[in-house]
Amino acid sequence: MEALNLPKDQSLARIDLEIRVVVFTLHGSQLQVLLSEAEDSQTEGRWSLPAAQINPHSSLETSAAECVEMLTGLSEVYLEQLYTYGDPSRRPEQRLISVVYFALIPAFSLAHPGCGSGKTAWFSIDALPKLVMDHVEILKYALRRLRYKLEYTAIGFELLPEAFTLSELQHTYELILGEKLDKRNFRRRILEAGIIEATDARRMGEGRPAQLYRYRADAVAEVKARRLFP
Amino acid sequence: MEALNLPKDQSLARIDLEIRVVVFTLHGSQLQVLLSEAEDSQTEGRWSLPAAQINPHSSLETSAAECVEMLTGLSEVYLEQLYTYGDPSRRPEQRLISVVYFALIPAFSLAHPGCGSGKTAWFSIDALPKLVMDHVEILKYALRRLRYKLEYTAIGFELLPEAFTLSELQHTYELILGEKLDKRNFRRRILEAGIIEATDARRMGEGRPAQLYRYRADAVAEVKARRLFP
DNA sequence: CCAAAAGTGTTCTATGTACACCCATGC
DNA sequence: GCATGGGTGTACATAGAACACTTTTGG
Repeated sequence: MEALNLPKDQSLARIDLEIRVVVFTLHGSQLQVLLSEAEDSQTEGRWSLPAAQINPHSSLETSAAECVEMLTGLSEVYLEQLYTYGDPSRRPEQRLISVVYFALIPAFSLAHPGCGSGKTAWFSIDALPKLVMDHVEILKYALRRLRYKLEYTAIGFELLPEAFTLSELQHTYELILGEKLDKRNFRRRILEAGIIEATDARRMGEGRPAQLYRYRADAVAEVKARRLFP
Repeated sequence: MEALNLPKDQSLARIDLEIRVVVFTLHGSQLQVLLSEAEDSQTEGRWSLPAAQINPHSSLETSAAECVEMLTGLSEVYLEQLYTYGDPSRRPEQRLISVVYFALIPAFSLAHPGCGSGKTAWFSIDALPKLVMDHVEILKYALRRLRYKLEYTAIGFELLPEAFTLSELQHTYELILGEKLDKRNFRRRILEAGIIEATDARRMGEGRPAQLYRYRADAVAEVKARRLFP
């Protein structure tokens, strides 16, 4: 390739490339994120977004998916590329390029967090520990993307188990969007959209049992984007 | 960093990193893209998205901006990161990671295309030449992003000169969205949005002279996104 | 029978859409 | 004076927002 990646004989003779993942889930009516404890002495006590091994035979996305599976035990989760961070100021000694992916896993599936090297743990996004480098900014950006996509895609279902009640779905939306929604309007619109269907089960609990629904994978959720300009 | 970027002693001992730019503009009522002619013997006759030099002291975005400036003579153009491509299948011998940026330059400013190494030229997006590797896919993705963003941001103005008529603006939208828009509705809504203001100049030409407008940088264009679900 | 959550319709308002004619200039 | 593109308003249809009570279960 004619595009030389680096000035061949200069101080910055190497570029480090890594993959990081931002994994969100719902738990205890809070949005949580998975973090790894930093191991090296310099950053001790700080936490970081988990890093994926770059598998030489897989795409970057697949490497990220393998990492999420290792960390959570779940495959087939929602995963998309978030952004690539490469500012020299993030680590002046040696340039570090981080390709960051963003994953959602269903609530109530908080399986073995950890297994890879080092400790990992879930944190509520409004009680984050100290993070290394620019990982807070990355996390905030991921959160913005989540909120944003929730409004115009069917991404919300990725945070719920296969069967869920309409109240659970509504609470998910309220939690992430940070605002209360009208119950009747919510139900009418989501049912009219035809993207969920009732199962024959009900969720028992306090009060009247609730109908359980499932997401219809065959449903093409039309994004009727209201244009900024016509 | 604990995140090892590469398996240290393996066949794939190196990763090539490059920056590519997709530069769009309007010209002759067509959307055009800037391409470089491939130089090496293997890909002779094929074209590629222009590659930026990675400046060791600048961020990736700044390196991309410098590339656009070198190619077009324009600084301060609209620029955003598009996507990072890193699939091993794009170049099996040696992994190539391409961080791709996406730029818009105003119509009628088709200054010196070229100056860097090799020829560059503008192509209408519906008369593209043969492109190398996966550059067609990248280009198509950039186009999708352009169309999409046009609907919910004020990005359309980046493709127009500082002063423009309402008809020019409307034609830009029609061209990129690929559909006709109603003149009266278009004008009413864009004026009510308050994001443009009349200048005291008029564009003369055939027919009645047209009022010239400019984009109001201070205008906060509210994206009243119609949610998929309430 | 009481507490707790589920479930259900209607009215009003705002927004989007469809549509046809007169106006100012250059040639 | 005519050809060319610029400029203007209204009526109808659709979508969104606000709002309160009844139902079903467990304890």
